[in-house]
Order: sequence, then structure tokens, then C-alpha cells
Amino acid sequence: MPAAYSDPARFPVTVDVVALTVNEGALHVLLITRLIEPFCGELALPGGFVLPGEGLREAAARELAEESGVAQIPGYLEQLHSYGPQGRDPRGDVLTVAHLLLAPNFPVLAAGSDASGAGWYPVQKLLDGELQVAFDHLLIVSDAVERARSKLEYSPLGAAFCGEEFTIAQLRAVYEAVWDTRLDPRNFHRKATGTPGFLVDTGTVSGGEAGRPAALFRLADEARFVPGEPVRAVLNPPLMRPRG
Amino acid sequence: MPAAYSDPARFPVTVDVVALTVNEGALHVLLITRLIEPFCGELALPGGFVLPGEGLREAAARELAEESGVAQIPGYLEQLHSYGPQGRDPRGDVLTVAHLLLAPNFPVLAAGSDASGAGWYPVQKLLDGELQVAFDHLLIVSDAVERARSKLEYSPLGAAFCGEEFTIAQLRAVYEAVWDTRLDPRNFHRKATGTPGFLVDTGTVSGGEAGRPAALFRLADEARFVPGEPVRAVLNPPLMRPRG
DNA sequence: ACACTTATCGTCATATTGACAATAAATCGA
DNA sequence: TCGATTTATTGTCAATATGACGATAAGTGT
Repeated sequence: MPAAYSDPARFPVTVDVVALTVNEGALHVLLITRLIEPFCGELALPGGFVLPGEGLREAAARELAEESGVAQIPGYLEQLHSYGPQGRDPRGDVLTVAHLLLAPNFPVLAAGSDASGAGWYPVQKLLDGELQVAFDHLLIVSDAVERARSKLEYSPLGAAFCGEEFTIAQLRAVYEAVWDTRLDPRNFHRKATGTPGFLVDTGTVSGGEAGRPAALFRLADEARFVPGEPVRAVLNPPLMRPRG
Repeated sequence: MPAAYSDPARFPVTVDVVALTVNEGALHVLLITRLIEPFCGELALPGGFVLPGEGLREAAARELAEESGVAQIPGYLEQLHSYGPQGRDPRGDVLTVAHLLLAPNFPVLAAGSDASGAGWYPVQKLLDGELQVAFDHLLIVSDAVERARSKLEYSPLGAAFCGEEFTIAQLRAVYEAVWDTRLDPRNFHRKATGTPGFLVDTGTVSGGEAGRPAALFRLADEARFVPGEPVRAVLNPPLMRPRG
């Protein structure tokens, strides 16, 4: 017999956010230093308990804002996966609903003596075991990276790592960082500009850098992602990462 | 200030399962008739409260088994998405972690006078509003169908709807039912048999039906899905559903 | 044996990809 | 100011994949 509603078990529920960005050609994840037990002093994903009256997405955005010290979080946020409640937290059962943020690099509140201190860390160092993270957060980060890698194949979400306007080369750099591969600039350019409903040329160009100035693009209206709504599979056929 | 662990809010957590199968060329979903308030007498997804000491996947499998009357559930089960805790249940906040099962058609415990009674219902009738379901289960079913549609594009999970061995035509029928399109038998045959690491010919043939006997295939080892592990993107390049 | 049905193999035009040449347009350094 | 260098963009070409459909194979039903 299932538990009656009169007496269902109740669990603490947290949200954790895997915020990814591209920095210096490498994928980075936002981590905070924990100031309380358990795992005090160790790195962990930003996150915390869901409050009564709050939605999951709302809670994720709030925790991320609180712990990174950024009021208005940029980028694209979606739910990733739920973990638990068994065997994740030494204090007992805790269910966590992990979220994924793909965002342009934004400055976060660095560590003070008393603040927890957020920072961007190279994802590769986590996956290589060079950096340790608390709880099952390594698993969560792995899942998040795999999700991000897969999303770039068919969705316009690569652009979530860029600002409003960007060059094809910047977008390509995102793909290269997330996929950890090199892509042929010419073939990438062809695919990006040749896919209907993906990018629109703004008419302006980026200057200042060495080399020929690049045309600036923005996402086409059909490709814009709005909070809450599912992302459209604009890249059809998809842009597959090289196998090898 | 976030809630301290000493006093986190606790929520009832349920699992719901969207079990999909293909029946008579159409996609069907497993629904039960509720025997308790709220929504007593209405159709709903099988599901129920997570018990202390239980994992999410475990709870989903248990609830599905209990409510369908089937001890050993066949097919492929994965987590879909979490919903809530706000505004889903008239009794108050309830977080639900929805799961997706893709399975061959299996017989379920039909309604008795006292049992809840499970049954397969055409998904299309839900999406068309011809059939009503309780809570936010219509949304969950929609998300599940979209997930299933997308999975068939790149993963071997179409075979999860078939038995261990199946013909190309049976597999194609799955694709046609899930995608709600017709596919060219010859081109589908070419793609299915021509994709390395997808299918292996068993050497046997299916007989009895009208027409030429078809060769029986099974999933290649590389394409086998094991509980828990992520599915491999075997269909590369993917088999995209027709756009139209 | 014949009609019918379904499976499987082939063909061909078109679309897409991967590899790479060539040109365009800026900055940088002497 | 003039290359040299750097990056962007346009093309080319062969290999691969897809979409549309013809033709053949191998059963069942009469």
C-alpha cells in the first residue's frame, strides 16, 4: 500500500546550479567555497534549500544570485536533473534539483574573509580530479557538461555564452571550448551562416582586434530562447561534434 | 539569508511515470483511475510518494509496478523532469519527479470494482483534449512525448518499444507512431541497417505474416541500454524526423 | 499458378560535410 | 608607408547522406 497523503514522508529539497561559461577558450564552472559543515572550506556548486512558496526555477535563480553576488543573472537557465534523496548528504536524505546555466562570463563576488566567495573554475580540472568538489557535485557537473555539449549540437544555445551580438569566430570559440575540439573555421562559418533561422547579420562589424574585422550577428527571432519555454532545434540537420 | 539546515522546509515528494508504448500503430500512455481525492475517479499517471530510504528511480519503478500490477517492468526507464512544488496539488506543495518509460506493450491489471485499474490510452486523445488527466499530468505527458520523439532521433531507444528481437518494419512502425509521420520503408531500412553499431542481424526471420518474411535484428552491444547509464548516441548522423 | 503483400536491394538527383585553396581587410612592426 | 601577419570570408571538390522511387525477392491466400 502506498503512503497515504495524510502521512507522506517529507524531504528537504535543494536546488543546485551548474553555471557554465567560456573563459580564455576553456569551459568554466561557477563554484563557491563552503563556510559551513559539512564540507566546510571545500568547493561546491551554488545552491540551497527551496523555500515554501517558491518554484524550482525561481529558487535556482535566487540561490545563484545570492551566492554569486549578482542581482540579474544573464544567460540561459534550465532544469538539469534531480538527484537523491539517498546517500548524497551526510546529514541525511536531501533531494536536489540541479539546474544548468549557460552564460557569458560575468564577474562574481570574489571571496572576502567572511563571505563564501564565488569563482570560475576550469571544468577540466574537476573532471581530471585536480579539483575536488563537495557532495555528489562532480557527478552533477559531469551531467551538466554532457547536457551542454549535446545542446550545442541542435539548439542555438551556443549563443547563450555570448553577448547579444557576436562574431562567428566567437561562437566557434564557444563550441570549441564546450566540445573541447577544434573546428574548421570555414566549415563552421558556412554552417552557422547557412542555417536558416539561426543568425542574422546586424550589419555592423567588430573592430580593434588583429585581422580582418568580423561581421556581428545576433540570434534570429526564431532562435531566441525565452525563460521557461523549451529551446527550438534550429540547427537542422544538427551540427554534430566530431567523433573520435 | 538562506534557510539553515537546522530548519529547512520539507516537501512531500512524489514520482510519476509516463509509460509509453506503441499499440496498433499509435502511441499509448499508461493511466490509472484515481480512487481517492483529489481528482477521484479521474485519470492520472501512475505514481506516488517517495518513501524514506528510497532512490527516485527505485520509487518510480516501485510505483509503476504496484499500480500496473506488473512485477517486472520491461523497457527503458529514465528520469524526465521535476515539477513543482507550487500550484500542482490542491492539498498543498508537492514536488514530483516525473519519469519516462519506453516499453513494449505489456498487459496491465485492468480495473476491478475495488482496484484502481490501469490501462493504455492513446496519447493523441490526451493531447487533443478528448481525454482529461488530473493535476498537471497533461503537461508532463506532453514533455514526455517530446522527449521520446527527440530520443528516437539519435539514440537506439526506438528498440525499447520492441521486444528483444524485431524486424526493421516493426522498428519503423515505432518511429511512425512516436513521430506521427510516415517514413519511407526503403530509406528507413537503409539507415537502420547501414548505421554501424546499431543493429545486428540475428540470422533468423519472422514468419507467419503476409508478405516476404523479414530478417530479425537485435540491438548491437554498443547500442544496448543498461539501467542507470546514459544512452549512447548511436545514430550518427541522427535520423531526423521530417520537418513539415 | 496467380494475385497480393511485405521485405530488400538499387538508382539517381540533391543536400550536407570535411578538407583545404584563395582572397579580403584589418593590425603590427620596421 | 610598406610589407608581414592575422583573421574573416568565399570558393572548390570529393566523399557521404538523404529523399524519391523503380525493381526484385519471397512469402501468404485463393
